[in-house]
Amino acid sequence: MAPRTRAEALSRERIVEAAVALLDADGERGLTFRTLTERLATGPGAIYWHVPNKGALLDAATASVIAAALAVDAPGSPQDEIRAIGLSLFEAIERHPWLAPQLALQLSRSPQGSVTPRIFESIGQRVSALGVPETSWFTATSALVHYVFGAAGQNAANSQVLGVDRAEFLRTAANAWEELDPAEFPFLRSIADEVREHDDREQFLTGIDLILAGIDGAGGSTRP
Amino acid sequence: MAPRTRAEALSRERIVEAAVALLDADGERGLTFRTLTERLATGPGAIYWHVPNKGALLDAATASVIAAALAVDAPGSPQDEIRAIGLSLFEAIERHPWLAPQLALQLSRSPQGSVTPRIFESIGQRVSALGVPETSWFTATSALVHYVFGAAGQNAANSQVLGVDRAEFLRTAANAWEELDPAEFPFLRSIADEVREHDDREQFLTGIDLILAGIDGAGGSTRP
DNA sequence: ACCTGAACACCGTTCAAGT
DNA sequence: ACCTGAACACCGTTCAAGT
Repeated sequence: MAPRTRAEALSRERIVEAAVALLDADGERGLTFRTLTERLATGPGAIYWHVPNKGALLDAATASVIAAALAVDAPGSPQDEIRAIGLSLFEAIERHPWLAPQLALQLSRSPQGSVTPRIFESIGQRVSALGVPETSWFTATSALVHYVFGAAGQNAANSQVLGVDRAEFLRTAANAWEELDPAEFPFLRSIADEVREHDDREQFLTGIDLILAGIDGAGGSTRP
Repeated sequence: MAPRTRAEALSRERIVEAAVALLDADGERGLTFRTLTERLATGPGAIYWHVPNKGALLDAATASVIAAALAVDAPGSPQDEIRAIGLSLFEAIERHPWLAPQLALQLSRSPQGSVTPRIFESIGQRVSALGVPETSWFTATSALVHYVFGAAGQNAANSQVLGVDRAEFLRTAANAWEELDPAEFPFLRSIADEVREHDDREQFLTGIDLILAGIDGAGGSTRP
């Protein structure tokens, strides 16, 4: 066995692990170099030896969680696999709500970083297996990926708020929408009932199916 | 005319306006209370009298820009209006790239704030006019809104990077994708050519059409 | 090579004091 | 009612010094 110099040698891995734990516990504001050094029983200089800066640390934490979420394999039809991957990402964002804005940041930073390419690759492989023309692959994959991030981010909201469970949160939101000015917000008022009673996961998968239907229908033909 | 006490009286409006200008110039890191007080020739206390904190200021800046973007009216079929609203939001995010993560934050904060409800209402009204069953309204609207945010955020990336125009950026990205390991990233490699030559706006609208086709096709029927 | 910890520049926010 | 500006607590980052 390797000699253990102290309690546990510092490593990039251990730092990222601690960062994820802090983010899970208190969101993005829970991760500071003070909380991190305290948790790892070290000083800031030690962390900077392994990680160039805080942004890179956040990227690494995101990559670590997303890589785990993408490591599902439920073999089946391309459609089934897209649903499975989507749901896995959905649940990852549910468990780690700080991912939502973080993923938006990564998306808006081009193909740099490893997270966005991997997600596109994973969904895109299944899209290309759907049998639609190659010219629609990128658009179709984009639609799916953006839907997953957006819908998951929206549902992750307040899922972790202290003492408020999802059902009560939805009831509160629906009630608020019903109080809105009917002249200005007729649509939100009309869907309040549905929002109050819907199931997150089921609703999410229905959205995936809707986009899959669009890919199927609009993929080959040019629209009128 | 009203008496002008000094150069120009401070107001919430003027503060938000200055905040947008700073965000446009240097992104989110360009907006600090120092740069803001300097630009407005005042002290931090004066700003705090009009605005409760920095988060609220960012929300107000977002609301101001989005409200302007939603104030398009190009009357036509529901489909046409959805395309017009989507494109208007797309262009707003292109002009103000700091909006992308900001909108993700607002989405992930439930129906609080006025931005998300207004966007949902605007798109949702047109969705409900499409003639699909009411049970699919919320899902369909969500899919559209998330696609718009995600796709716009992705395209806003680096659109403002100094000295690099969009075409060159796409060329660089496509080249990078072609360098990827073919075993691990077959999909990204296969679409590199398409990415290199596509037109942002056209691609964006194609995605909207794809989702509209899905709404149309999957809206009424239950899937197999 | 890896870690320590004091120090620095900067940030959001507060508040007693002014008009 | 509205503004001033010094002060505070906190943050990311650096770096000379240790092992």
